[in-house]
Amino acid sequence: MSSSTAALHRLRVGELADAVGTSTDTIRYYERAGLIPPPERTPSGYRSYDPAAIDRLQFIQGAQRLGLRLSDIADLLAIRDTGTCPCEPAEELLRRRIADLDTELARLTALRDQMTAMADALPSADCPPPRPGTWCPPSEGR
Amino acid sequence: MSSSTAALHRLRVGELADAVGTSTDTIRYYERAGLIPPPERTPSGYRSYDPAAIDRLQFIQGAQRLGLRLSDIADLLAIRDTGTCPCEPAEELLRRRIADLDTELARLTALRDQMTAMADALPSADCPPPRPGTWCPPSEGR
DNA sequence: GTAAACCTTGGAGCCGGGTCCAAGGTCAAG
DNA sequence: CTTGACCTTGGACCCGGCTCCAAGGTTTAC
Repeated sequence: MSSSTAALHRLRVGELADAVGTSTDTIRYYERAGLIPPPERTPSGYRSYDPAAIDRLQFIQGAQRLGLRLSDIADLLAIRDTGTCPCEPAEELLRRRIADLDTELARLTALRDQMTAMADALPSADCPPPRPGTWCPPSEGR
Repeated sequence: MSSSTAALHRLRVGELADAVGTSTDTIRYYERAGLIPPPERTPSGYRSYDPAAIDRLQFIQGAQRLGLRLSDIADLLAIRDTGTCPCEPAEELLRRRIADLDTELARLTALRDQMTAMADALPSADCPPPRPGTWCPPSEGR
């Protein structure tokens, strides 16, 4: 194993951004938000990332697609970084988020039904003269 | 018909807020946002609302519960206020929003499935040593 | 040697839908 | 007359997740 220059090649922030399809601004934002650790710097101050950062970012992106909030993801990463397997807390988080999702799904489904009923009723609803204060949707009451 | 003092009784902003279960701040916000017209003022400058404002606010609340954005609601109200029956544009809006909802529902359902699968897989997934860069969820790739 | 392309920083701005505040005016009850 | 509840204004602030900017330093390509 060659001693120094360990990794295949270190990435600058723009390369990292390109590698995962995001922007340098977003990466800096994640760093500020504590999602990724401050990377090493080149002598001139440039951020210099280990290629493993790609994994970390892809994990963040995956978790984001799963609907986790950045704060949740930060929690998971923090747990992982301590050396504890994050699976248990992750399951906790996931179960909670699934429950949230179910609530949301129920709400949206009800909404959809209502809106469809409304939209169907509209064309036939005989629209009274534009009397202020009256309107077609049977919004409140009966 | 009694000439003046027409309405049963005019409402002050706090009364209006109480009547529909919101805050005076929200009502002022709606006014700024163009959802409700600037009301008459008492000689001392207090807002003085026609009771019809209750209908308008309840309509706004109903439309909001239906998932319309304030800007959409403003459009509807603006159309209505010109004397044109808003049913057609309303149907347009509704159909569009329903399509949006369907998209969102599909997304969330897929998400739910994925998250459930993940959560179910977690407890059995044998967690490898806390090697940085690795993690349980089969997020990317296979 | 010089220009282009990269990097650095901190801070502001954006979306939506409000919420909160301070300083001051007004009104009704006792 | 005083107290307290209400009202006025405009502006700042909040959440989340970025995005954009300006002014300056560095590295790379020709």
